[in-house]
Amino acid sequence: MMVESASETIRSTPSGQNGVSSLTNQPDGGGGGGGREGAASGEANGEMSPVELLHFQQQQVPVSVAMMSPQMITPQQMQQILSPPQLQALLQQQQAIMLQQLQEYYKKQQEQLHLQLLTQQQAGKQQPKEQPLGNKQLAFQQQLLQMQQLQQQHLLNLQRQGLVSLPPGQGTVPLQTLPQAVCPSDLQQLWKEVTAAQPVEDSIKQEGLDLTTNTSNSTSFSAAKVSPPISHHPLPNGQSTMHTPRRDSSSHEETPGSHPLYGHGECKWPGCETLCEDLGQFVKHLNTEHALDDRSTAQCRVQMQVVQQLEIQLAKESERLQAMMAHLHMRPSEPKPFSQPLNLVSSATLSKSTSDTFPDGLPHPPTSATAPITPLRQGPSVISSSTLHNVGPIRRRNSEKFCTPISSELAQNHEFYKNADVRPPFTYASLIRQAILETPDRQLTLNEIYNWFTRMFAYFRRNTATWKNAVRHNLSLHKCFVRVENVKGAVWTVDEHEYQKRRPPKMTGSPTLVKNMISGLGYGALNASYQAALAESSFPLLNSPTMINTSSASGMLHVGHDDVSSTVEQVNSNGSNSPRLSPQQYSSHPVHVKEEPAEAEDDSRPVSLLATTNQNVTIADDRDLEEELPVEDLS
DNA sequence: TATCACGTAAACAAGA
DNA sequence: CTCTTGTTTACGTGAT
Repeated sequence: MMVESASETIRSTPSGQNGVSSLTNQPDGGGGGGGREGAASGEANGEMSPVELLHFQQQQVPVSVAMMSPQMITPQQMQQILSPPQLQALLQQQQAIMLQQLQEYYKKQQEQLHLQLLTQQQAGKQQPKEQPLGNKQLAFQQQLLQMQQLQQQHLLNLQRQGLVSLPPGQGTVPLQTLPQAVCPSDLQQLWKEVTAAQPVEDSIKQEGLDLTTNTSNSTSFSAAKVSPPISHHPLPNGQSTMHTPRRDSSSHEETPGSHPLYGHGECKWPGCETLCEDLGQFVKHLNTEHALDDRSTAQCRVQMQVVQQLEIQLAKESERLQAMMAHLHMRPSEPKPFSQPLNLVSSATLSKSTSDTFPDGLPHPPTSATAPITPLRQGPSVISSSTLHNVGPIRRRNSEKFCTPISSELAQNHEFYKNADVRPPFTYASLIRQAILETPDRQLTLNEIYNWFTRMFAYFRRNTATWKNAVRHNLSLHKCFVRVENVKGAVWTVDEHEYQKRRPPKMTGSPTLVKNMISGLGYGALNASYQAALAESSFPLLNSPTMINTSSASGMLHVGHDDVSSTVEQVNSNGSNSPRLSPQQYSSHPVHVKEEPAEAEDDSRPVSLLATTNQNVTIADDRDLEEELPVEDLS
């Protein structure tokens, strides 16, 4: 829809191999904010149908692309201009800003909802009966809550995927600024106000709720719309009151004459927090410090990429949201054993993660779009928030410890990893295993593994000598990788048993998680979970056709699996692929080695990838990619 | 502090 | 001889 704008403009500039270890790790700050317990507990649907809600959703997101510059600077150049920490901080700031814009978009939606609400209410007031009106209002409230929860999940998903995660140590953007929907108490008050049709706004206005201004007068849109929720002075106990973020954002000094890059007395140019007394000083600062130079252009470049990623993500999530709402609309009268409880479960997870995981005590997302699907999964938010920031050496223990399903994580972020020069938060071993297991025959040559890496991750399109060496090293080192001789050479397979043995025995997840793990290890029946995971993943690059036979609808309803292991075991036990071979059989039995690489469908991908998204290719990578293409059709 | 898992680097060998 | 593939060792780092 709107995602095709910038990709073709991204071109790479050849650059030497950078020091791979120069990148630094960012602390897992755990992006946060915005988490809100959904308290929807009603059952009836109101006059405003989900279709109408969808109508509101179909509006374009006002993601600003104003910073896009025709001058193109490659990420390599950017990295030369900016040090990795700078770059990372810059990215994070950009992402926060983009999230803010998304939040504004949602806020606008909410405002429209409330306007609609008011209209409905006014119409209802003319009706003589009060009781139906109450039902309507309840239904409206229900709709609002659902919508807000969905929006929240969307935003949390972005956050979970690291697009907006902000280590608290960065101190650039406090967590409170992250999306904060209207809390139920606010809604209650709003509804009280609407029902009474009396201006009880004073008390609310003191709270600075946007809802109040929206319901009282729509002319206050502009101020609220421009208001940057970014606060540089996070309250220490932001989680104690749900009003805090709202109050914070609405009390900001946004005047019609303000500048989008100016707020809170600070310059909001990425990476710049220069204090400016007033707008004039800021403009002066802007013209002097952020003039058209390499650095500014590079930062615009980063912004472009951020926008692009967010647009892609937003498009996906919007689609998902609409599908979800459409689905809910199909069965409005049912008690909704899945929709409502899902939110509740998700909320429970949220509160748990809030209290258990995050030291800042702020509401944090339990998970992302997968939250309703895998509500019991713990830790993905942590993992994913660290995902983007693990630019340096892989700290894959995160993923291992929290049992992140690499397949689903990869599925949800594969577009990102494919395009962004970000190191995936998985170990080489897990990546290799994933590559092998994705193939129908569960076997790959070394070169095919290389190709998978370069195809799936922009990060592995450079420093080829380093990571290829690491791949070989891992293949040789880990017993879980079994080399099988073939007529045409050797292929590598995965000894799943060994891989599981290699896993750390201690599970930090929930009991359910551990149980699923155990049952998965014991070849238990986790078909539903597995299929749910696959459906959730909707991994387009799963080139194993036998793996994709799932019902996406069922995926919405199942409690997700928690580990790749169960996935793999299910693949094996499903028997849909072939008679299940134990890992030992794989290694000792004459493996049915594929005669021709089942990469016919892969051939197009690297090409398209090169044509559209590969912007991080270096000279060495060009060589690799050149050799990649012929290799795939001759080997 | 010790241990483990992992990433990185490098030496080396075998084969194409 | 060069390159790829594969093995092995060493070392540093972060987590437990």
